[in-house]
Amino acid sequence: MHIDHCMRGGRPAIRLYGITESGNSVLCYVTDFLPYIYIHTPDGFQPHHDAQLMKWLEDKSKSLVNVVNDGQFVYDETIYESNIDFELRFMIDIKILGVNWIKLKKGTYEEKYQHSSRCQYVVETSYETLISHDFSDQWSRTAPVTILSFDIECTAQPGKFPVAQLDPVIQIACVILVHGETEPCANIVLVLGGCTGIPSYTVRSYNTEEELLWAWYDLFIYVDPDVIIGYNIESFDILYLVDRAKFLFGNNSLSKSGRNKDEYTKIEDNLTTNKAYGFRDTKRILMHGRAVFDIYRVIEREFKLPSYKLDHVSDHFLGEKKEDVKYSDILKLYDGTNDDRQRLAQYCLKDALLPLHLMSKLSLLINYIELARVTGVPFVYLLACGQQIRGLSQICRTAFRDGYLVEAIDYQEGSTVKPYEGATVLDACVGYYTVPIATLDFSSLYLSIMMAHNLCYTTQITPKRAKEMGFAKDIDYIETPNGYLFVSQMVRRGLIPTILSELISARKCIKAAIKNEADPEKYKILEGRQLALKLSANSLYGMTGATKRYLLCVSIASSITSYGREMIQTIKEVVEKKYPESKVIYGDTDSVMINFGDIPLEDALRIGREAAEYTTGFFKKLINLEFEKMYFPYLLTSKKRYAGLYYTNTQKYDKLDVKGIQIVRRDSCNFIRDLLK
DNA sequence: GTATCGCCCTAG
DNA sequence: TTAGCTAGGGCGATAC
Repeated sequence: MHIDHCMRGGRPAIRLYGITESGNSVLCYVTDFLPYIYIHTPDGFQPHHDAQLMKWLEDKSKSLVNVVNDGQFVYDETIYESNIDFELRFMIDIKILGVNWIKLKKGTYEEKYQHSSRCQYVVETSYETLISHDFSDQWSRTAPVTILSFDIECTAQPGKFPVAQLDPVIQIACVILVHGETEPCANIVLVLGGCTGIPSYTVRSYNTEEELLWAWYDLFIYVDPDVIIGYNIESFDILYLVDRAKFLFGNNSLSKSGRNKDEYTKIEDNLTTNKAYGFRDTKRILMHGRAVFDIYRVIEREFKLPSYKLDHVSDHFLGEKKEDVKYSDILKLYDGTNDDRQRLAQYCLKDALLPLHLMSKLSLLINYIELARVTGVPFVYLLACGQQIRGLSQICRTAFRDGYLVEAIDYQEGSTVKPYEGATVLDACVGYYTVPIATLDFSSLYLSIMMAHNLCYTTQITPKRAKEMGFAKDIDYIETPNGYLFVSQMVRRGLIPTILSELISARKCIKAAIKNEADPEKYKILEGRQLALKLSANSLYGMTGATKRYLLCVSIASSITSYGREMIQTIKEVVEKKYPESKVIYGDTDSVMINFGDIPLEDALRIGREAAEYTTGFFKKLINLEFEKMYFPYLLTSKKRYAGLYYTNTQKYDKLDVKGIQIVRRDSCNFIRDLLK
């Protein structure tokens, strides 16, 4: 038996491992946090049958716990730091990535940089730290992550009773995955009560809820997870654990499940009304050093599905169903035979496994870690906060690098901003078309407008100032279709165009690298990274028009849309002039649908490509019109509502493309969808 | 009976 | 203590 020192859950711990005389391998930890120890036996052996081992552990742990409790282990910052062996912890720990600007302190900056009295966003700790931080390799590090997936089954329905009065008969299934660690670690199921008859899992039994709760916190020491996942755990499971601990043990005695032993796990109300994600009444769990990553929240955000029940979601993505156990049967099974309890354990286990499978199948964790790296916000912000913080983070990062200060806009409750004009939707020539309909699209229209015309917070100029500077129109500055002035690149390159071109070129590099990547794991990471770069580039336009908080700039947003409106009209005119028999039958924002008449698909394909190339010539550099697809036949029922067979070649259609019609809407019943289809 | 508004959910 | 944008169709509730 070997003994050494290590860190678990950010705390000093003693680790015991080895093979006992009776041939069982064992691994356990003792910390200052809990007097319990954890035993791992890889072959499913039940340690309490090994009297010799148990006695040895009992003696040993008593003396060890005393050692720990006597304070011979001092919490040592350097051990904690050196134990940080992977990137995610940096992401979780706000302090390290230098995004403390979110904690704003007014005035500090003015002392140093008196010329800018308008600046309010200040790096609280150290500006020098932030600007000297090397971001150059920020997108290239990889590291292992420890994940804990869990689920609780409870015999009482949540919501029916106050949580503290729930029937204490619960089961916790914990499936533990450890990547990149050397300790042997398998699946663990904890089941309350005398369920030792379940042979296929490593099972520990607990006679009281109190013991079980201790064991739960013990698990945090044993697994020391970076990420805690589950399905809708934020709205029930974690709250349950914390609330029950409060009820049973008083105050917050057990809520120190984070990595910093001096920080309690906090639960905040997270009531948001958000246009993008709708109304939500959730709790936000702040566990120091660990990220709560609720798969339900992710799926709900990323995918449009008719139902978000775990059963449906896992069937949809994995082709797997839940074990079918009714709520009302749980207690019966629990009180039943060994076989019954085994069924219950399997049900629990499945519910903990499915989120893990979903996460890996959809690359959710990888994609979100990449997004955190690209945008520079802490990992937990991605689920807890909206899109603005990501854009703001990118702007601040580049701004500090390039020597700008970011201005704050005071947000007044109830203040209304006049909405600005958006995109043009061309009138739809409603009908059923049995001829090929070609579609021309601008690729990322709003981004290319911002780059091509150098639109940015840092480049707008008043007519008065332009005159004072002796600037010449169309050389030193341009006037947008709705009358705002922006200086040209020669005068000053805008911050947003800089960010955009950096993101786009980074994405190009990664897309090139993906082609040569043979390792499937690395492939997934690169894929997630390029997706993150695309997403974060696309969110910058929304920032400029966001009427609530941070960096509203209607002049930029409305200039972008005004250019867009002008451009869609230009395409329509150019195409109809160049091809007199053609007619633009519909168009929305950045696309036009063209009827070239009754010609074969090959001809439509050729003419479409030609038209895209020809029309692109009418626009500034960086703006590309693409010929992507044809519809044949095409059914246009109104603005934003159409369907058609989608062709990208002349042989076979790719899919049936349906937009806006009841078939794709989730507020009608299945019968209507099926019938219309 | 008609106009208007709020709500939902989509297109881009 | 927190929230990307506008355009648009369709439907039920309400006002007149």
